Amino acid sequence: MNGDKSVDSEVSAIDACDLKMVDPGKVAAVRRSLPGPEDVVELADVFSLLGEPGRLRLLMSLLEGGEMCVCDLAATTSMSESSVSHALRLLRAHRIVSVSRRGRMAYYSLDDGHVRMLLNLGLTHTGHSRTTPVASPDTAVQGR
Amino acid sequence: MNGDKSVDSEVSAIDACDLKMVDPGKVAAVRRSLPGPEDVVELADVFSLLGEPGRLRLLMSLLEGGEMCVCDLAATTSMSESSVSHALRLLRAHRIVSVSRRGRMAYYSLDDGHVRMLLNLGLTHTGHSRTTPVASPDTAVQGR
DNA sequence: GGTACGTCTGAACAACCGATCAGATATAGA
DNA sequence: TCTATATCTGATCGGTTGTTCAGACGTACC
Repeated sequence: MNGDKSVDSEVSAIDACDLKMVDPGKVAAVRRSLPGPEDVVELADVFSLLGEPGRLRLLMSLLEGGEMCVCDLAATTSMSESSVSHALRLLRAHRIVSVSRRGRMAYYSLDDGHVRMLLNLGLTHTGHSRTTPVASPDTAVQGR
Repeated sequence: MNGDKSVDSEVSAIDACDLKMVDPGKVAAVRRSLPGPEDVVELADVFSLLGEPGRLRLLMSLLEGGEMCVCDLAATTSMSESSVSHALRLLRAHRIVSVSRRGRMAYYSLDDGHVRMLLNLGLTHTGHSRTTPVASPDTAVQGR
């Protein structure tokens, strides 16, 4: 809409449209401090992945159970096995969970330390400060 | 937390449909450890709110800038003022940001310590480990 | 080989969500 | 008062996303 250009290119060339600023200096400083667009999108992707109740229950189950197969995850989270499989594929694509196949079973587990921390932090937010996992010490593996 | 078990029967009430489980005991245990549905949804809402690039840039700007008005936030994040206003309304509804109006300006700032921690944790995830805010003396933990 | 089982996949549909536009509200200043 | 500014709001639209259904794949066991 605004066709003017001719900006003091220092700050940026992308948002020349926005001329109304109260504190240009602060805007420039904060702007410089933000991560690049790709990084922001990538981080938003992670948060977004944790932002759906089904996937979140799935991940919290893995945080608690350590390593679980698809059918047990479905039973635990009250989701259909198909939904679980679709969700796990997404999470796997983003390296948030990893799979280990044994026979015809597929065992999933958390595969990202940062996500684990985000989940724990989130749980403390809801008052659920659980510290001891059901099956494994903390990283999960193990078998029973 | 309670020591005994003896309850294998009431696990099923809701999901009697899912009969295929490999490890019913673990399923029941993990299931018990999960937060209630409302808590899960509430937590998912928070993650979801952080899961959109625009809102995330907005929040990271506030994390960095401390307190900013709508027009400066729009300039900083390269969003339209309308989009910023809509986004801030959502964030305000969830008590993630708070507003303080002075004259015809509206100054927003982060209003949730947990979210602040999630943002910082997320930034370290992208390699951006920034610690000192641009303008505000107090930022890390505090209420206002 | 053939069957049963666990998991994975693609397509289709409905619900949700963010961006935009146009206009409303509210305050400051003349 | 009237005007300009800063922010907020409702409605609409196009793209995204989760769920379901149906079937495919691969493995274990007879």
